[in-house]
Amino acid sequence: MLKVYNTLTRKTEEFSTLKPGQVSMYVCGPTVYAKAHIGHAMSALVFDIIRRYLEYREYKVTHVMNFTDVDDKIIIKANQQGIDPFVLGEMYIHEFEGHLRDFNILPATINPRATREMDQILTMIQGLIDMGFAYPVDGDVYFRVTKDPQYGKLSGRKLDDMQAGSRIDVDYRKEHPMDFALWKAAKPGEPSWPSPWGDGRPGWHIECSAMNLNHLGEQIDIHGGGNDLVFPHHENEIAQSECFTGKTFATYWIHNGMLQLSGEKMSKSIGNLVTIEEFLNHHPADALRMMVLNSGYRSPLSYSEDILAQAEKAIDRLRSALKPALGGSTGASEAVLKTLQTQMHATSAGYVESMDNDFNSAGALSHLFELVRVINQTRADNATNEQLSPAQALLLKLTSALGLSIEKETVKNQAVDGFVDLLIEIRKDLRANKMWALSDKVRDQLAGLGVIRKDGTSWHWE
RNA sequence: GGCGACGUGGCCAAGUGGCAAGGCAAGGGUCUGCAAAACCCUGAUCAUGGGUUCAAAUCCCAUCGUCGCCUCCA
Repeated sequence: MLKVYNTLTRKTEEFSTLKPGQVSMYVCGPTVYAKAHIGHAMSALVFDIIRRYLEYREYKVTHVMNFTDVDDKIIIKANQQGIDPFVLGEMYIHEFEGHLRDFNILPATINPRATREMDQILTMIQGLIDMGFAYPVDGDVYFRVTKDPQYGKLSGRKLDDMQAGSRIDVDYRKEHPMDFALWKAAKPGEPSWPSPWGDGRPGWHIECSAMNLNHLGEQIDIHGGGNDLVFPHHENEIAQSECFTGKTFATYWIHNGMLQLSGEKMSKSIGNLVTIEEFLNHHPADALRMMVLNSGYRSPLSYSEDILAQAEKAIDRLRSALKPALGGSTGASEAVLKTLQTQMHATSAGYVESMDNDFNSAGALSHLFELVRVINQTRADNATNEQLSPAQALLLKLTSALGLSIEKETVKNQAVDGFVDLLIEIRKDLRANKMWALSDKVRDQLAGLGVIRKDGTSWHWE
């Protein structure tokens, strides 16, 4: 029984879909005005892990992730660089999609963009005005928060509380300080679309409501994103969508914790960020995935070189179980094989039990490491490759369900491999003849070239 | 000021009422020509102080500390 923590109710609930066996999941993607940082990668990884597990549980998942490709920051940045804002957005979208591939993140079923949903956006705004949930002012259109009795239900805020604490410049054209823009009138030189209220562009929140309606329907199973989006973005999405349709919008609201660098949220505005590009230049993509897997997705995750190094070591540990049988193995005893069998069952069951508990990937990993240990014990007890392979296959299946790739790296160069094999063969002969100095020289220099020997004879690239 | 999350061995971290998973690091051992790998062994009264209970890391209250949101943010 899969259970999911729901931000809306602040409780872990049994997971039940609108349509049996199918999951509709919408995740807020980035606003494309700058290079993405590893906080964005973390969020994408979290929802990739969730999606993969839903698919492991044999749900058919329709996964939608949007790109916000029109917004103040994009326009400002494009103007600074003297290029078309759409070209700028396109560039960053292209780059981000490449990063997703690098991180082995499954592509979303649909990647809608704000600029391609204008009809639906205009229809929704008009509908909200007609029903009294919104009002136009000088070419802008605002949502009337006081008209929605449920407003604040996701973030647990009351309008009165927020009013008291708010000292930000109030736009006096708005009826209530918390009213938010559905449509913004265009300033000269800005990209705009025609509308009944004059040329303009959509507010930040309405695009997601419109894209949901357009691609997933009035009601969806899961809506996700970083927990910094809970208010105002998701709160406003709920208000718009539910006032428009009169139906519950998303059943489960799932939010990931923030990635932190030196004790603070990694963010574009603070400037304490590591871009995905920089990260990938120095680390394997799986290291970040391992960091994410090894902690609760709702907790803040602190990023440091040290923690990253631990994650890389942990992946090596998983890989160690895939090593082949020891040379000359004659077969493990019945008792040893029985233990391996037992562990395989325990791991399969423990894996599902952990992941069923709000995607507890850290717990699931612990079961994988237990399997690793028993596989390695079995190997040390003389098991043959045939005896090891079912357990290794299980390990591979479960790690790949988490999106990790622990299989040997694809061969870089077939021809070079032959020479490495030859050198290792020669080293074996040198050792047989106790020519230690030469054999150590071969070993050390191979290591210097990036060849890691797994044991006496097998090897792989660094 | 308001709302919320969190504080578990040197580090990362699971567990949320019944003798505290797992990974990294460290120390000891097996194996080995040495080394590496692998295997075995070693470690926590769960921020602090009260309370509820036969029983609490786990529930309640208080205190301290860290972080997020309240303005664009994954």
